[in-house]
Amino acid sequence: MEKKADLFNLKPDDLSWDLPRPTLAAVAADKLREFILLEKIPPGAFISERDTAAALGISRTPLRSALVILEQEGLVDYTPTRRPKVADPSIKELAQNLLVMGALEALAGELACRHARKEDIARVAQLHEKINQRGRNDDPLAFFRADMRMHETIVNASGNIPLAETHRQYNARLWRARFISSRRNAGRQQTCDEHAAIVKALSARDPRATAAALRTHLASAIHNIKAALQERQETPNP
Amino acid sequence: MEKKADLFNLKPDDLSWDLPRPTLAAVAADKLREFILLEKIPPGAFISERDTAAALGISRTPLRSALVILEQEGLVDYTPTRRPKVADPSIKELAQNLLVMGALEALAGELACRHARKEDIARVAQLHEKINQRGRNDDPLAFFRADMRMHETIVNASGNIPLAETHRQYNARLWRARFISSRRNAGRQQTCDEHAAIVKALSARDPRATAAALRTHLASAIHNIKAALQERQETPNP
DNA sequence: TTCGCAAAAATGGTATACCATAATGCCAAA
DNA sequence: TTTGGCATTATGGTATACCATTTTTGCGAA
Repeated sequence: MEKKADLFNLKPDDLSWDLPRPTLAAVAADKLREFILLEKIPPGAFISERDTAAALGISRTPLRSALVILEQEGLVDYTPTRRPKVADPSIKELAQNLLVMGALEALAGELACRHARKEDIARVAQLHEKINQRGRNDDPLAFFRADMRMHETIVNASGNIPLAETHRQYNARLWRARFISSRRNAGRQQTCDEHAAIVKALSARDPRATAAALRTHLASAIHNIKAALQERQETPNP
Repeated sequence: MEKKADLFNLKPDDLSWDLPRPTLAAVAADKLREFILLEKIPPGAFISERDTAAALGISRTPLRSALVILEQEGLVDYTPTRRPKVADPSIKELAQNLLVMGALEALAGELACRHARKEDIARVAQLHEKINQRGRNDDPLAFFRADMRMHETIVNASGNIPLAETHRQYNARLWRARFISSRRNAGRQQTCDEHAAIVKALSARDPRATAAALRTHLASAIHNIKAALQERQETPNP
């Protein structure tokens, strides 16, 4: 079964791990998640169990588990006849997800004000500084990853584990859209300003202000994403 | 393999369905979820793949998929050596989950004020009335289910699909604890009063008041659950 | 009686075979 | 050329066999 072993241009080493090894399903889910987020597998594309398993060098059994995981995360959908495909959320669906994300981050901000250790808040401020410096720099992916990490750090600082986990799921669902939006490079200054407001409120441990700042930030995100995707829709393939 | 076919005292008919049949994994997940919520499988108990699959009359393959689903829902945990067991959240973990639930319901309330149709709000009010009448009635499960349905209706009225889905997951995680709390029958009057406040704010389509009422209601839930579980912890098996 | 350790049993992970059904392609008829 | 339907292919669902590890058991020595 060497049929499509080179699909996705995987080097064999990509699938080697050190002990204690996680299950192949978890590894496959990680790989597929990355492929989906980076659009190496395009939105809406069918995911053939046999071909994909072969491409990853595993059997269908762990691959199917990976698909179940990604379905729960909202990155994979099933047709009525149970054919798995990469999720392709509409702008409306993305907006709905972003509203939930906003509520989650607002709660995280409130909790962080009450429970976060000084170091956690310092780390958030530090990440903000780094992002600010990168403002001049034009590497979109690095800027974006730092942005994501700052949000993730705030949520983790809340000390609420299920909250962090749910936030991670929504992050995965929204990653691609947010990256597209971020790459547009529009509103980067606004992003930094809003981050500054968040850091200020968080440092003052003002729950209401922190929550408000995070909500504002997410509202901007919704706006920017809508603009970016509509722009993109009009220019399908550059 | 007739070894433990009578585990859980399942009649064979319990596992028959009409066309078009969902996957065995989904059916098994539904069954197991119910077993876990009703404590037919006690918290902390190991879930042997072979025995459980045999008990449900299916093979390990769909059973494993079901376990993956329930893991994502937070009803099943895995030991470091990957033995699946029924989750047994601590009071602290339950409180963390309830905080998230509160944020989700508050958001749902706000959105429902803006987007819900008249009929949706009427249905919430109607459910509230029914619950109020049952206040005299002493059937805890019926009272509880009606309570859950009212919350579910509010969330659905928000029109936000991912929000409803995430809320459903948190509901599953918290179901058992809330049922135990509800069964104690304490604070039932307070519950109805808080429901009344929610219905009033929702009927007035006042987002802030609705969100506040829902937050208050969830805060009461946290309080009651803590009391009920601590009480129960002191009296392990009556 | 208790502790340690080795043998035995049980468990989860993975690969694979087979089945029913859905998707696809092809050819004949209009 | 288009269309309808049949044959073929591809696909996902399920069951099962086998393996490496883990867990339990049980025996013997301290």
